[in-house]
Amino acid sequence: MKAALEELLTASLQTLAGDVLPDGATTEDINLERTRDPRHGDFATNAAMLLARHARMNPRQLAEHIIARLPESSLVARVDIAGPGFINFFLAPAAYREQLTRALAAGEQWGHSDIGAGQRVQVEFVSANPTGPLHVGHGRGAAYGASVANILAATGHAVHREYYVNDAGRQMDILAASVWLRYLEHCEELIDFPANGYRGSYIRDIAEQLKATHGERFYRPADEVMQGLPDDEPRGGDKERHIDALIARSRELLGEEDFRIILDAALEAILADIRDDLEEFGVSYDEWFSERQLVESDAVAQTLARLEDKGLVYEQDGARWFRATDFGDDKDRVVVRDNGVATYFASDIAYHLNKLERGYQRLIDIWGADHHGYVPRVRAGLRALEMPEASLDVLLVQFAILWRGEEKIQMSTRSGDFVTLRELRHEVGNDAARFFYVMRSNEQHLDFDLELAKSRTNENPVYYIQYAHARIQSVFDQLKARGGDFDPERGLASLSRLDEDHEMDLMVEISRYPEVLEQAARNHAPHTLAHYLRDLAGALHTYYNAHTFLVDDEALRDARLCLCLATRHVLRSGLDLLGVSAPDDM
RNA sequence: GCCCCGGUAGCUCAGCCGGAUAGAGCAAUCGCCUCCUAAGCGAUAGGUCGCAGGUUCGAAUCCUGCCCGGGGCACCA
Repeated sequence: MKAALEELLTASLQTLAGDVLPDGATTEDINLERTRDPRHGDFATNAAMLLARHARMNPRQLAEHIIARLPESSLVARVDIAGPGFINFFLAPAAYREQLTRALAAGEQWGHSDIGAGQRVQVEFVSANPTGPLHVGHGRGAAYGASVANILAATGHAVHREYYVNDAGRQMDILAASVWLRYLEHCEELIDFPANGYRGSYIRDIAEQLKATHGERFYRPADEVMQGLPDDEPRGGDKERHIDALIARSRELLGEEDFRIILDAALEAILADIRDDLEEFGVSYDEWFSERQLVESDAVAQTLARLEDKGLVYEQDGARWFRATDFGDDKDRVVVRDNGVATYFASDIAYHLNKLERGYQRLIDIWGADHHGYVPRVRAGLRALEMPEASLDVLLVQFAILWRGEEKIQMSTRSGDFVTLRELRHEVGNDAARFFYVMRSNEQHLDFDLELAKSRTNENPVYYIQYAHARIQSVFDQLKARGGDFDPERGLASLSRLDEDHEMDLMVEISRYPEVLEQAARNHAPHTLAHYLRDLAGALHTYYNAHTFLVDDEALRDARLCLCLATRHVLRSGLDLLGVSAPDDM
């Protein structure tokens, strides 16, 4: 609908070019928008005000010319000039009826578009380290990323959803060591658990499982394990040095093979848990990309070699540093530590390079806001390798703060004392969780109130929208119960009977849906879709209360049911994109 | 100190690629179920858009400075 009006406007401006307007008059800032105030019509454009200077006439005068050259269209009932030079379009009611007809024909595809046709987009999100269960912060990234990906797919982009599994590197070694120590505890050995180890109870579970499968195979006396290690932090030592030494000792005592068995057992258990969790949350991936494979395929080494060849790496204090400052970063960054181990940053450059080599036009990384300092260095890496860094969008998700009514829930990842995503889902349900997570802009801190999310009251926006959907279903059920029969053909033929204000309002909302999806896709902003669905549900509830749908006049009744049906399609489609269910009854 | 996000109604937030009289939900007050689900609807009230400059025909929106809140500045991930 909007596109059709834009065509009219463009056509008019083209006939004016070289006549009233100079040939090269720029038109990029011209916009055509829905009006806020119905007295300004349905759509308005600022074209005359922006082009007035080029035309060397005042905006209202130019507006006259633009209107005079607008092609004839059945969509438009009237065009006015208002205020400082706005051109206001008043649409014909028939235009909205036509949109409704199209919406019904499209069903749940209504609103989908092909604006992203030909674009391959890779969306990487969550990518939490497989060192423990997902917590509520990851949940927001999951809900946001999944919704963004869904919306991009609905607007015609070829979307590839990917989870980057950090299954290589030091954190994995720490994980394996943590599990092993708990295993030894399970064998009745007394161990001072390292300050830097993973302390969560899930580590004990994995250790117990290991004992059940492998028995005493990995048993070593505690003295042998701990003897001669540098002091840990509680004893005044350095916790990093302590854990590194502990890892080395573990490898030595167990041998590479057994160490790897423990590491893999832990990795597989945790990864399986993460997959299940996300799957239950309605979040699925096309690919789980393994960092370990990236390392083992030599891609990291090759990437580093490319940087070395360009002379962008130097040695200092025993480490290898990438000249990130040459490419816009604040500091140079270590790519190989003094112990010879490549940093995660080195893998990350290789990973992004790999993504681009796979042929995506656009990469979207969704990260927690606490990683924002990481953005310049990844961009620096891409720029150094002469890759088009503009093709990378990093979308940051701010923290979610949990509340139970008035009480703020404190969390600390270090101590393993955090609320998991699974606990949250079980408490408030998947629908409320998905909706609450994306209800606010990703750039806003999110206050997530568990009490509110659980409440079955009018304070809870999720139920408000779902209820609108269930109500429509209930109307159709009611019709059937009364022995009536909905005839869509008759309804479509009678759309002109829909002349009540509430009906027009609802038709306007339905006609907006394609624009809402387009905007949500362009801005990576699922919250705009959430707000729209609330508005749409509101228009339905208002209409429902003002008029009876199941009237004796069958033509009018079926026309109204057509309107309800289209509304239901949009509600279902929109909720689906947000990963929220659309129940038939509540 | 430097970087990122935020500061809009009592509360939580939209609006921010400049547009017309700044919106919504909740909370508050007053109404609406013999009628398709009251998890609903209607009405009323509520604002120096953090502060100060600047750009513009026009600024909540863009620029600069400052104030307040949150986060980040590792040979951690």
